[in-house]
Amino acid sequence: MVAMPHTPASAKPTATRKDVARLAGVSTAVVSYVVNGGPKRVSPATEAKVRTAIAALGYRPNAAARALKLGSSEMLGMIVPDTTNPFFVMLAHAVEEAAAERGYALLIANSDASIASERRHMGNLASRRVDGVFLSSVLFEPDLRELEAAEIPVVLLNHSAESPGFASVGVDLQEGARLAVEHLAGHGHTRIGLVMGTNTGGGLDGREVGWLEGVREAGLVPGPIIRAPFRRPAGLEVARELAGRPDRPTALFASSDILAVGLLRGFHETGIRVPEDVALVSFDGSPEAEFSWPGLTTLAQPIQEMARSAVDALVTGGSPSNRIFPPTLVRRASCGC
Amino acid sequence: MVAMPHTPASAKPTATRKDVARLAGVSTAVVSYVVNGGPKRVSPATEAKVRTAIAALGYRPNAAARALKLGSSEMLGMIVPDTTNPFFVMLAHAVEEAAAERGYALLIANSDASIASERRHMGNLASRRVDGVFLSSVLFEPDLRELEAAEIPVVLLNHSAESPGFASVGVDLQEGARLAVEHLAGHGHTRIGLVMGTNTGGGLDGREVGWLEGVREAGLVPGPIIRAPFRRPAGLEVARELAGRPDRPTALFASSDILAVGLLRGFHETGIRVPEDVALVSFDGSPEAEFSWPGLTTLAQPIQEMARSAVDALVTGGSPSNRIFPPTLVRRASCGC
DNA sequence: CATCGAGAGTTACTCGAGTCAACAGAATCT
DNA sequence: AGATTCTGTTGACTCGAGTAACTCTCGATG
Repeated sequence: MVAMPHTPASAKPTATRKDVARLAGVSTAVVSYVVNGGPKRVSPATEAKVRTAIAALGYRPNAAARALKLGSSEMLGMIVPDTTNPFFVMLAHAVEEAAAERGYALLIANSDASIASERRHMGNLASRRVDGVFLSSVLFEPDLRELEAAEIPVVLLNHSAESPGFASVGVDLQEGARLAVEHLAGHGHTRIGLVMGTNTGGGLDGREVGWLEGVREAGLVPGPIIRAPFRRPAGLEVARELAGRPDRPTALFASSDILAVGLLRGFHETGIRVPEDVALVSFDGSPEAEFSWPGLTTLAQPIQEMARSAVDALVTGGSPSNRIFPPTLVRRASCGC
Repeated sequence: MVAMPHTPASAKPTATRKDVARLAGVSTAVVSYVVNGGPKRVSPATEAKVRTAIAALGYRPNAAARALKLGSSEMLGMIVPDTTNPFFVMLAHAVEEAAAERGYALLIANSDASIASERRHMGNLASRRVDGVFLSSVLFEPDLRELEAAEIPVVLLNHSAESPGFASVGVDLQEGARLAVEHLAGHGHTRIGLVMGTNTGGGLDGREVGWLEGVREAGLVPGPIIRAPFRRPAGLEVARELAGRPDRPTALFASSDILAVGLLRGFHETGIRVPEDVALVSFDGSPEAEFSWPGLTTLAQPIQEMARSAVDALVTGGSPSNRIFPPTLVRRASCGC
């Protein structure tokens, strides 16, 4: 350590509004007015002086002071259950972008599908006075006492059930699953199974309902339902198990791309061909579905629109609404197309 | 909208320290002392009274006020260039965990590999007075004026070149690449190509140096170098192009898992078998490498350790150091093992 | 000419929490 | 007993920015 070439000796400890005011020869109030296009008008001449001073000092308003006075941190929080799942990563990214467009920063917290951790993060967000929280809970009926006590608006994101009293944004799981089964039945399959990701919270997943609906509509008898956690290795296990079954279904609907990725891997290992021996349709529309081999036919969620809608729901307030978006079928090779 | 079952009529607008003090019958100072294990001792009896009042009111200290007084937001910022790349997602997740252990929240911003966006985010983080920033820049010599002006410490994360004056944490790209080539040469390959992700910033990537070193050590002539952006579709393009070449190399080192995933997909399409026709080793150690078919032999980065080290570098301060971690070779099927 | 009003600036208070100087009372020492 | 230390508590000031309420100037209107 010889020197600090990047830190000049003149250690100016961050300029404040007062410094700007002094340098520009005006009061602190006008500085605020200039910075915020404030509630009062400022003459062009003084505005110019202030702007020059701001530039000269490299002044930036202190967000903490602003937040204290305004009672708004201009931050939103988001709790995601699983950063291992690319779907949630995409969702978080889309929300971050939509929030940034409205001038909000996003504080992302990972609950790792643990209820304790989810609650801890909610407390943290509450004390940071975020202006709203996007919650992708692992629970069906999340415990929102912390946030309610702090009067922080919440939108349940990726929550497709109607939750009275709360805003929510989700995708039409049931219709998506129905579409998937319809498509597989259209390829001539008669034994269509379901690989269902298990959610911690209990409650019936719409995909299960839609799958059953699709099977019934096609006049078939329901294939087996296999339950497994929402993770790649779980899909792999399922495939291995399925490989040993004599009465293996000829088609599967997987409730998530990552489950399908695991399945694919397992089928490759055991020499079962996709789609020839087993056809596959999954859910989410992540890049992994596109680049796997064979490419996965999947029900893509309109992530950008969902994110935008969720951000709107938070920043514009209004009465809590439940928005459900339709997924769209993306045809690739895994279904036999 | 009939009613708001979750919001009782008694809208208590978030309790402050003063409310707690009043209810407990003490001064506001003791409340602070209790909350922070403050600089002064408090008798057990009063502490109990305060604790009761805190619980009764659901009091939470206002983070904005705290930040204003302390000059520290207890937040760290992180700028990642590409949330499409699972490596950065894992890194961000690991950093978030390590930061949380130290009591810091993480503000994650996505620069989408754009310099303008990177700079905008740095300005934003500066005005939010984060206590430090992890920067995974797309640039070789990032422009840190904003952060320097605000006296915010930075650690260059995923930066393997020595940058005098800055703390940095990275992986030994060169040694990793050398290891990869050594391994491929050990399988008997003599024409070993390089698929190199292009970085916007210019400057020589250590993986290129290590690849060349490995080839030389094995007494071989260097195979072709193919450059492409760090994205899955780019890998796919490269594979298609390679498929048409008569002098195709028998082995490839790809500088990133996502490039290799694209390659794999392209080779499948064109009927080229991996590892029989082309052996493949890649870099990063993401889950996609594990679940692709065939599984990718890859140089796994010690992400947890890197994250921990980066957080330490920020919160403990000290003189800026350059920490380089060794990657480890994970053998799977794509190399021919 | 007196009065009003618009426009430009300034002063001073406020948000909620951290913490220091001051102080009261109890405990210890000489 | 008087002096000294220690313990527990409090009032008051501070951080930086937003803004209501006030002052001052100048021109227009009755």
